[in-house]
Order: sequence, then structure tokens, then C-alpha cells
Amino acid sequence: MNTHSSKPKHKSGRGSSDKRERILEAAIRVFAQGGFYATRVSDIAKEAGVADGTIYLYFENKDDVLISIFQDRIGKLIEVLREVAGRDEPVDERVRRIIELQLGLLEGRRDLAEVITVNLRQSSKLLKQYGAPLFTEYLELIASVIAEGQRSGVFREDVSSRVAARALWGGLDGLALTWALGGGDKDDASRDAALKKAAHQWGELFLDGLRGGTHHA
Amino acid sequence: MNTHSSKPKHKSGRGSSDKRERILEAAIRVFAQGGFYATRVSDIAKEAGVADGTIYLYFENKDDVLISIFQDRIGKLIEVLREVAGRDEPVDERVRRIIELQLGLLEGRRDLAEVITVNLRQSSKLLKQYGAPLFTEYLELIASVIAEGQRSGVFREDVSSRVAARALWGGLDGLALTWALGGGDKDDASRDAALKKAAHQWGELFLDGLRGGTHHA
DNA sequence: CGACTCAGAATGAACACTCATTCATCGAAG
DNA sequence: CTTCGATGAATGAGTGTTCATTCTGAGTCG
Repeated sequence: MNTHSSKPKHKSGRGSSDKRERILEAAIRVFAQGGFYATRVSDIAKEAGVADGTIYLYFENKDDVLISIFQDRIGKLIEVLREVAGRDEPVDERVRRIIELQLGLLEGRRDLAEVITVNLRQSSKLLKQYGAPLFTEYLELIASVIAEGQRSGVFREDVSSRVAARALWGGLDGLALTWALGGGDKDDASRDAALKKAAHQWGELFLDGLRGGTHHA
Repeated sequence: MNTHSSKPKHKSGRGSSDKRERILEAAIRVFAQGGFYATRVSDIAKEAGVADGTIYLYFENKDDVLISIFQDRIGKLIEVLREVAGRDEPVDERVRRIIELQLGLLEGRRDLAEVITVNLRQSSKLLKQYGAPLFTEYLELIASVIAEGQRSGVFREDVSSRVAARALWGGLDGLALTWALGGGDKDDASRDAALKKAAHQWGELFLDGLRGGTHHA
């Protein structure tokens, strides 16, 4: 991995954004299946239905594909989350929506979620440079909702909002990982239902702890 | 990555277990620094102070090094955790100890923790085969403590003990990851102190939620 | 409308490089 | 001296990237 810019490369207007998008989506799929390092550029090309060399008309190199996933996709997540965080709703309702949003990502875009969480852990400086600030922004939005709840007295103040946000995200991510690792004799639908149920339980445990805590009958 | 056994290869008694151990420890360090894929066998050899070919006297191949880390080291963690889980102590005290144990792993052996958590996410079938059952056993021990608390009425029963265990682990892991990603202008000692404080806050939030929940003054 | 031209997109085999692994040779220990 | 461990350059496989060539689509002209 070498230092490079993730500036979009292809400037033509002829269906080019569609092809770039197609390559990105293909990359998400194959990265999620086998990981970044086990994925060849030719795998991405095949999945996208283009020639190997075509990748280089749109991206500088293989790293640039991954970096572009981070920039494009986390950027969009941040927009969605910003809308949810800014709603005029009770804070615990907003936390529940954030959990649903995260769960939706884990469910419907598990490939993207996996690409993000796996590659955030890679110690490459390049990824740190491009992935971490965006992801930190994502977490700060969650923390801002919790902080608002603290100011209004709904949530406890002895736990920092940043700690709570990170633990919330980590808890959900941990559930997704260990569900993926678990005994897989169930079909996808019942696994998703189980994950949804687990996320709901986790959400209520988390909110009770965050209230510090309402007695649960 | 191909199918292979992780059976120890070197049978001589002349300092060989020391060298094998030295290679494993070196591998943990360099894997944690740059990731498995960005680490060359020659990097491990250099870190261990042996020649490249020597690695193959002790391990089948590069994958085998990683698999051996999983088998040796998670095995030991499970022993320690089993002791903690089996103590005659209040269950919430035991959960606190588990958090400390996890935190100790995150602090003192952050390299090992990173190797484990990063590589558990790689979708390689080989790693799933060797890593996931051990790790699942680790999580089940945590869940057994929580289940005991549920049976005795200390902890709520509407949250499955497995969900709680996984979320606990995920929460801590998420804190460690995001602390590592965070603004790094502090020295290691104050970062560790911050992580310790965060883990403590997280532990109390988690326990309150698990009790479902004791009112926090 | 069809033929032609031109510019830019797409192709995929060749190329250059990397690195896991091997093995002939040397060194060390008993 | 013999046996076994250690060495590290050579080997071969794999893959990211390049670039000469072909293809495609839009515009122009008769």
C-alpha cells in the first residue's frame, strides 16, 4: 500500500459514473467475501463485468478502490445518521433508531459493514488516514445524541457520551461478528431474525444501563 | 490459504520449544503492527532473529503460524477465564473481573488481542475452522457467568446470556478499536489510563443494564 | 440514410515485481 | 565423525499494473 490520492480518475460523462459505481459495488461484494488481500483486481473486474485494465480508468490502484468505498459509503451513512440524530424525538427513541439504522446496515449491507469494520482494523497508515476520520465522525454523531440525553437528565452523566457511543457500536458489531461465526445450520432468514432479536435485547439493556437505570419489571 | 494441519513440526529437544515460542511471539508482534497479509515470512524471521527457512522447521507455512497463535494463545486465555468464571464470588464481581481480564489483554497484550480480533473477521475458511470454535468457547464462559446471575435473580432474564456476553465483549473491543483510531497526541500511559477509565464506565453501564437496573445515584 | 472519421473508452496479455517456500550447503552439538 | 539444526539465495507462483490494440459512439458529410 503506497501513498496515493483517491481523486476520481475518470472524467467522461458517457455512462462512466454507472461503471464506477458498478465497480465499487462489485468490490464491496468480493472484499466482503474474501477480504481485501485475498481479492485480486481481476476478481473485482470479473464481478463488475469489465476488463482488468478498466479498473485503472476509474481508480489509481487497488488501494484506491478501498479508499473510495470508505469515502463514498461512510459519507452517505453519515448523512443518514445526521438526519436521525437531528430529529425532534425523545433521545431514547433516537437511540433506538440509531440501533435500527446500524442493524439495517448489518442486515442489508452486511458486506459493506464487514468491509468497513475489517479494514478499519488494518494497521495501514493509508486506511487510517482515510477511514478513521470519517468513522470517528459517525461515532461522534451517536455520541451527540447521548450527550443531549445527558444534558436533559434522561441519561446518566458518569459515563462519557463517547464511551457509550463506542460501546453501543461495538456491542452491535460484536453481535454481528459472533453471529457470523456461530453454528450455521440455520437459513439466512432465521439468522437475520435472531440477529434482530439480539439487537433489540442489546438495545434495551444498553438503554437501561444508560438511564442508570430504570427498573425493569 | 490452503487446507493444512497445524501440527507442530519440529521434534528436536535442543532449545526447539524456545525457538518455536520465540517465532510465535515475534509473529504476534509483527502481525499486530502490519496485519497478517502485509507481513512477510522474512519479517517474522527477522523479528525472531532466525533465517527465513527456519520458520519452516517449526511451522508448515505462513498460515500455520497464525493458526498456532490461535490455538496456543486462546487456549491459555480460556484456562484463565475458566478460573475467573468458576470463582465463588458474586456474579457481578465476576463480570468485573472478566472486564479486567479483557482489559488486561487489551492493554498488556494488545498485539495479541489485535491479531485475534482482526483475523477472526477474515473470511478464510481455515481461520474459521481453527479460530471460531475456540473463541466461541471463550464467549460461552462469559455467558455462563451471566446465566448463573440470571438463575440467582441478580440479572434480568429478558436478555439472553449469550447476547449479553457477546455485547460485553463487543463493547470492550469497540472501545479498544476506537481508542486506537482516536487522536493520538497522548503518550501510551495516559492512553491506557483513558482506556481503563472508559472500560470501567462501560462495565458499570453494562452491569446496570444487566441488572435492569439498579438506580444509579 | 449510410459511410466515414475521430476521440475516447475498453480490453487483456505481457510485464515487472513480490514473496512464500525449497533445498543444497554449512554450522553446531554430542 | 555423524546427525541434526540453521541458513539464505534460488525458484516458481501469483498478481498488480501497463500499454498497444481494438472497439464504440457521436458527429459530420454527401
